[in-house]
Amino acid sequence: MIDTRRRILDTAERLFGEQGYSTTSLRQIITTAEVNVAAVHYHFGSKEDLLDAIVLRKAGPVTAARLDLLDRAEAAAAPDPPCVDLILESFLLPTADVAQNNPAFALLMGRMLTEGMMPRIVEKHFQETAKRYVEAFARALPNLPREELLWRFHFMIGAMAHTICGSPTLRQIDSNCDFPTRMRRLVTFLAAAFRAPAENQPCDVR
Amino acid sequence: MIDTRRRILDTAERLFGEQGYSTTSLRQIITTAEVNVAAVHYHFGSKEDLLDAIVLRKAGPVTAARLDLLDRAEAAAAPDPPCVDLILESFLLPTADVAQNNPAFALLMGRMLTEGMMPRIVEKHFQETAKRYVEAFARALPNLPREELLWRFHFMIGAMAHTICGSPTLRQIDSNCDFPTRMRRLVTFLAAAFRAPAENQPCDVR
DNA sequence: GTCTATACTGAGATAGAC
DNA sequence: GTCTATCTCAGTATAGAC
Repeated sequence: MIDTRRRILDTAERLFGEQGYSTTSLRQIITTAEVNVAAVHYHFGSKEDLLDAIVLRKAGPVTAARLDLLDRAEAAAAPDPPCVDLILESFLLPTADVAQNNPAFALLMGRMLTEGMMPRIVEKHFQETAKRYVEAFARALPNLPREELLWRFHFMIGAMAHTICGSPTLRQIDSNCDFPTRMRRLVTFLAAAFRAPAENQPCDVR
Repeated sequence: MIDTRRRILDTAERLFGEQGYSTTSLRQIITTAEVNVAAVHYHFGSKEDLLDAIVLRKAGPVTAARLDLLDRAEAAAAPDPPCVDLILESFLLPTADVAQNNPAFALLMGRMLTEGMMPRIVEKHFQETAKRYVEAFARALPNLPREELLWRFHFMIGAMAHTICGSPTLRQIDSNCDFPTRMRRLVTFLAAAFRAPAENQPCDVR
């Protein structure tokens, strides 16, 4: 079949998201997708490279959407830097969009950001964007020491990843679990956090 | 040998932390610990139950330290509730202690909080403590809607877990990577975040 | 260029001898 | 309690059919 490759990608994306990467076997994928065992190795090389291809297919649009929103925010605020709320929105909302339309993949992406197992892939796809955002935050928060800013960026990634994943700590939360709403809550939360003065540091208003 | 069980526990704790849970095979553990393959199944039942036992051994003291610090903070502030900074410290510092003394186990714990694979274990050991803390935060932030509070608690867990894990996003951060310092930065960050007014909500001063 | 069949190694798990 | 042998299933590699 001509669409073997795509069928493997679609099936694996769904199963990885639903069950996790290590829990899902290639044999389950190829059975569900109705292809042969060797097909996945022919098309992708290995299980890890299959995951890589899945991420690649979706990460591109997300990154593009992020940078586009960031560009607009910067253009609108010029010559001043945009405020942290807008920077945060441009970073978080594209993720919420993908998550809303494709919950299984959202789970997978959230896990990848935290599962220490595949830093190679994460690094490849997110490191450049991360640098661009660190610069944007630095301009919006000029009084914040560089090191403090990098840590805060790191805290943000953790909160975002965990929010995408769902998780057991919030079984009690009954309503409003759609991703855009979550992300709006997260923006409010993180904006205040980023604006907090560093310890023994003057307050910073943007 | 009488200490077979302990040798398995120690070895597995170290290897799981260093390499991750799924990456580490039982065979590697039993080779390193110099015990037989079947010993782990005899003493623990399965690989997952072994992980469970490892967590159990360390989670108890951490939980105890947390609740002790929280009790003290509440007693000192009575009849008022303690401020969010102190609540956050009581939650985060015991984790930093363990992480500082046993980095490998810290990695493991951080991963467990995020790897969707073992929610059963996480839930068992952390759910009760979580409820206690949600109540403490609720008293410190009486104007915050319940649902918003639960989400913020969730964001906090994500930031904490990711901070314990290390991660690729902060290769650039060169100094001050010890856990207590990280956690103090995190307390500042999260305190401001928790105190942020909910959207269309009056500000809240504690 | 694609796909199939099949074999290889190593994983976790289990039954039963001692 | 401990160890050996063995089972099933995982990911991977390759030879060859179409």
